[in-house]
Amino acid sequence: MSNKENILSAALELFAEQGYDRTPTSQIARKAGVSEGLIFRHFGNKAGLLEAIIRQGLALIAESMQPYDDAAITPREAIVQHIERSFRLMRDHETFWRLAHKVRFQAAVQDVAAVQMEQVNAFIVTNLTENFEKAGYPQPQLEALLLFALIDAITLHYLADPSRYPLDAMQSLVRERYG
Amino acid sequence: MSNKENILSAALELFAEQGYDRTPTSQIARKAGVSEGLIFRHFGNKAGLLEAIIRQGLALIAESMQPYDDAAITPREAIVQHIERSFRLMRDHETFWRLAHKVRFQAAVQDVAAVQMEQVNAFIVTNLTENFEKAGYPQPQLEALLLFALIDAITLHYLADPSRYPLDAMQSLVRERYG
DNA sequence: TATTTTTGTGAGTGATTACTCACTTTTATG
DNA sequence: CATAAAAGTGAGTAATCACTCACAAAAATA
Repeated sequence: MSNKENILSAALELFAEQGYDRTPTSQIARKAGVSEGLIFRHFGNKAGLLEAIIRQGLALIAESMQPYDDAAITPREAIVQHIERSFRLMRDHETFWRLAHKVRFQAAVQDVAAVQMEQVNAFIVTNLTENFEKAGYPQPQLEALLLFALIDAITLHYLADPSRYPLDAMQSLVRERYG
Repeated sequence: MSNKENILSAALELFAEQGYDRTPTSQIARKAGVSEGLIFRHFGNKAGLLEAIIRQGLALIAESMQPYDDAAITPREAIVQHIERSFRLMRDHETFWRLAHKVRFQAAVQDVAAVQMEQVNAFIVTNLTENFEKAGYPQPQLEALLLFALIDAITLHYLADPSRYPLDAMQSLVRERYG
């Protein structure tokens, strides 16, 4: 791993644990095993570092959320597919989600990263809307928002206390409701 | 309004807008029209001020969430009642919710306020579980968690962009689903 | 009225922290 | 090999900010 990558992963963990504002760049540098100056050489400023992390995470999500252009899949299957994928992402990228949710309401991110986040969300909702429509739901747009909100909230509550939250059971329940 | 109240309401607004970490006590004092020292005289430290605000907000919520001990109401009605009340709270205390969600993931609140928040949540979920059970749902605990999460997320998404979010329509949709 | 308690002030302080910069080392390139 | 470019360092800096404290005014109490 390059120093740049070391910085990114150290910052991801620290931001996720402590929050952006409560994590000094000095601590990131220490954890990454580099000098503090290097952070600014690579990312310009602290916000730039955060942006790079979010960009990286969003790319992962966007990738794993690509819809099949396979016409063989039914809209209902596509919806269930989306649910399964969401829960998988939740489990596989816990640290990133923790960071994302921590940072979500902070003014600091009113930059490119926030815009990108919005775009990914809009893309997902649009996709869901289409599928709900094809599946014959009377209010596909609202249904899409509802499911999106539901998954979002489950992520939130799961992250708040991963060891005690009944994630598997919730996944089944949601799957059944839309399957 | 006393100076103490002035401080509380100024801080509520500023914390909700800018976040706790990004709001200097000097700014709160200026907005409240008092000296900075007075904040510390009344609340000990900045965290104490936050705690007082949250305590205040939670009292409001807890009050408005008191269950009827009226046995005349059916469990299904009680659930719908809860939904209606939640949406009402959302609209009536937008600023507090914005603060609460901003602060939710910050380590700073690992104090009495966080514990109280947990208690209110647990109380709500327990109540819902009971009603889902009486209403004959096979997995009342999970159903309660699901509805709780759903409302939580709708609040979140509504707060993110109040003017564009279809809150009324969502309320209807949720009400219908459980009515 | 005299005295104690509460409320209020604001200049000052020490600690923290994001960022700079002059410089060195390493890597790439002609 | 020579030179340029990129990567890396760490001491230093200016700004911010939570909090203190000596003191004053107001309010409560006796």
